[in-house]
Amino acid sequence: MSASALPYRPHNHEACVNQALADAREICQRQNARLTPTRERVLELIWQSHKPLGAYDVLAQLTEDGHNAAPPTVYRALDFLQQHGLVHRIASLNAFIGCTHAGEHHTGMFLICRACGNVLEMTAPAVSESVRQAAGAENFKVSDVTLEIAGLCPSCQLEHVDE
Amino acid sequence: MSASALPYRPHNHEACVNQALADAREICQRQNARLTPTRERVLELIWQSHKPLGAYDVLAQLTEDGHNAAPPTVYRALDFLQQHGLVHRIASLNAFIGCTHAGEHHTGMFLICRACGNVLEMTAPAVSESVRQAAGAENFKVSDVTLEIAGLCPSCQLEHVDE
DNA sequence: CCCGCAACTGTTATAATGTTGCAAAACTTG
DNA sequence: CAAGTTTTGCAACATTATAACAGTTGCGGG
Repeated sequence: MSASALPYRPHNHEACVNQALADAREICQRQNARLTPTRERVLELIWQSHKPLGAYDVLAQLTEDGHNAAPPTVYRALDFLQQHGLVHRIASLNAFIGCTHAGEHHTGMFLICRACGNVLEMTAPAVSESVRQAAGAENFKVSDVTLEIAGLCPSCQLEHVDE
Repeated sequence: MSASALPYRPHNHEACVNQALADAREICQRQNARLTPTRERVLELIWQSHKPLGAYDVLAQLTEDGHNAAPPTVYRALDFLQQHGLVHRIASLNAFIGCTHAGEHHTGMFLICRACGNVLEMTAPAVSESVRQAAGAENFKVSDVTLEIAGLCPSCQLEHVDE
């Protein structure tokens, strides 16, 4: 791979969002799940940057929309989106980010830049495999893997030579 | 390895705790860090089971002791203990657990049993290495890895055949 | 068509987790 | 012991998440 990953360079992000929304609609249809206006709007908000968004940030945006929303509205939408693999929760940040591999079976791994806040989701079969093996060595039956890596993204390394 | 790991079988846990406290005292001395009574007591409480303890659980225990403590007392003690590698925070649980590799340089990986709540910390060089490689492929500079695996421990698999 | 069920939403209140800021006390060092 | 640093006590507050219950909507079967 020579080009840097998406979050780290300029791109037409509106197109990303639209693609994600279109994908989401299709996935929900296939799964007989209802992507209601609120849910779709929350997904759109989450997708609007490559930085994860807190539940209360989403709430604030909804309020700006004129939507008279309370926390449960947001959490319920987020639960739904998570369940259908459309967003991920980043446990170390208490925040949510759009899934860039929606539809595909995957084990996410997140590269979280401490300087710019961008998060890159990547799948790494080799990692998943070694995790599976290590857990297996303890006869542990894996059901969910939380793998979040904090550090500096390529762009920010240039500016933060001292860290 | 044939015997199962410590948390999964009966053992004299008081001895574990005492060992951990002794180690902690030595580590702090070496680092010129002050393991004050409150800090030591918090460490002891955290160590008293193989299940992670929430900050407010610790607070409640301190209160039972007769210690007139407020949240900052606990969080400050926990910060100190984390900084000196004596406890770990489990992000996916908002809870803390005693470090079983204090003193050694290590990247922790946690096996969290959803049935019994026990957590086993393990070091897995192969995992760390594959994570490092995957991140490196994106030119990402790793500083902290959060790796938490939820599932079923060996003992609990026997009872939860249906999951 | 409309009844009834299930899924979704609104609303209020509250729980759980974590932080800020400041003043007092304890320890450390010269 | 005096000055400075670290630690603690304390009150208030900020953030994140859930509970409980009532109302509403969409949808399939009589």
